[in-house]
Amino acid sequence: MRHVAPSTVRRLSAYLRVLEELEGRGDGTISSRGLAQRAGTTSAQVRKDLSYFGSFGKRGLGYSIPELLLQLRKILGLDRSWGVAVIGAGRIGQALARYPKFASKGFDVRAVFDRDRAKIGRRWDELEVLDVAELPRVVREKRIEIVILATDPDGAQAVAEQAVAAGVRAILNFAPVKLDLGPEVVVNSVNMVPELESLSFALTHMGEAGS
Amino acid sequence: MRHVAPSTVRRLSAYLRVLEELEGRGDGTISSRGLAQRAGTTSAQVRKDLSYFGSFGKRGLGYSIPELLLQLRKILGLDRSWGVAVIGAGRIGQALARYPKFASKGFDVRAVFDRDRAKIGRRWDELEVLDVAELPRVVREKRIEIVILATDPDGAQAVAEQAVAAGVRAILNFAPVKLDLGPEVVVNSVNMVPELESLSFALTHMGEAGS
DNA sequence: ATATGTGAACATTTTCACAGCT
DNA sequence: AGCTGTGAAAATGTTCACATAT
Repeated sequence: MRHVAPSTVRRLSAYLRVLEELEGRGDGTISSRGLAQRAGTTSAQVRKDLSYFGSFGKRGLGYSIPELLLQLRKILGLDRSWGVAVIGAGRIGQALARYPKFASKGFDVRAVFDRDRAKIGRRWDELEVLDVAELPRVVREKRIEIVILATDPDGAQAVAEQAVAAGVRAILNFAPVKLDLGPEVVVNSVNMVPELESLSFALTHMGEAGS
Repeated sequence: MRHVAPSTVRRLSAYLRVLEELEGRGDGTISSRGLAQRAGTTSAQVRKDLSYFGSFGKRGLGYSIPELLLQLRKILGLDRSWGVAVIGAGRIGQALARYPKFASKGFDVRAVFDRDRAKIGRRWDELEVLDVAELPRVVREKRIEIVILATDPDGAQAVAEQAVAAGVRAILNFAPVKLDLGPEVVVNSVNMVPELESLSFALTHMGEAGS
């Protein structure tokens, strides 16, 4: 396994989703073409993506669904569960902390933090909103490996640094700032406003030669 | 203006954010290098991105901040406001409908819909949760141009088709499904689980030759 | 006959490097 | 001197096409 593009990893997630859905029915096998159609790509792309990690299919037949599920989970590191904390207990933080799909996919939200006294102590289902000052202790005790950052922009960089100092190596950032962290930390950012702005761009330039 | 890559559009948003922040202070001008550093890219990339749309800088000097702001807003279609509706009044829908940054960037959330009787009629600030059956009427009356989809996966495709039938041409999709819509509709999807899965992948393959 | 796995062709995107303006 | 704008080069990502296996 040499260099793998981020776009390949995103597609592996899509393949996994398709296979999970297919698993329910009796279909035991699927072709790269079938997978591609359901995932919104091409058969060549499916085969190339998988080829970075090994050969999982049978020529003339396709891929065994249970076998490929197993392999994809292993490749993506989903053959285990991950300790997750949400920082920021506003509306977005709350929605993410309680998003049921996370737990069911092995992302176990074990703590929520905020710096606002008014929010600290609130309980949502099993979770209690903790003071962000407790972050280092809780990260260690609850084995937090991934942080979902949903604070406002001004606090974000500092609290991200604290999380990293406590041992966190992966951050999913919803705060509208560019985080500056060492190369030992992986950061994925979800930016809502740019997302809408790219729709605005597309609407504005529709029918201008091309698509 | 010929072909523009999606990644270019995303970066234009980033440049816009940087310029908005710089506007507050007295800085009248910025170089491609300065912009690049704050936006997390390279000066050549900044110049190339802008060059698809015109020449906005002055050689030897850089770019006038107010002038480039104006131009970027025009390019992205942000020299106006957009009518937005949120479909799905769950926790994610609520967080998005009430996200203050949308309004301040010209994305005016004018309606929220749900199909659940228990949620219809609830009021959040100025917004009332409407029956999704009212979608066609409200899209027309309130001039909704962009829909933010935050429903559960099963309803998503059907309600997206209804929105398109009512005239919507742009969708920001938070529902975990691949939407199949005509080529006249732009769809941007935000997938939370794949986002975490790509972090899982990165953590799993850390220090395996190459960063 | 069917469908994978993959090197080679192709396409797209990023970076380089420098001519040209201030 | 300083910094933009841009063709050309390099790197990256996608698609083709076919040898190979069932």
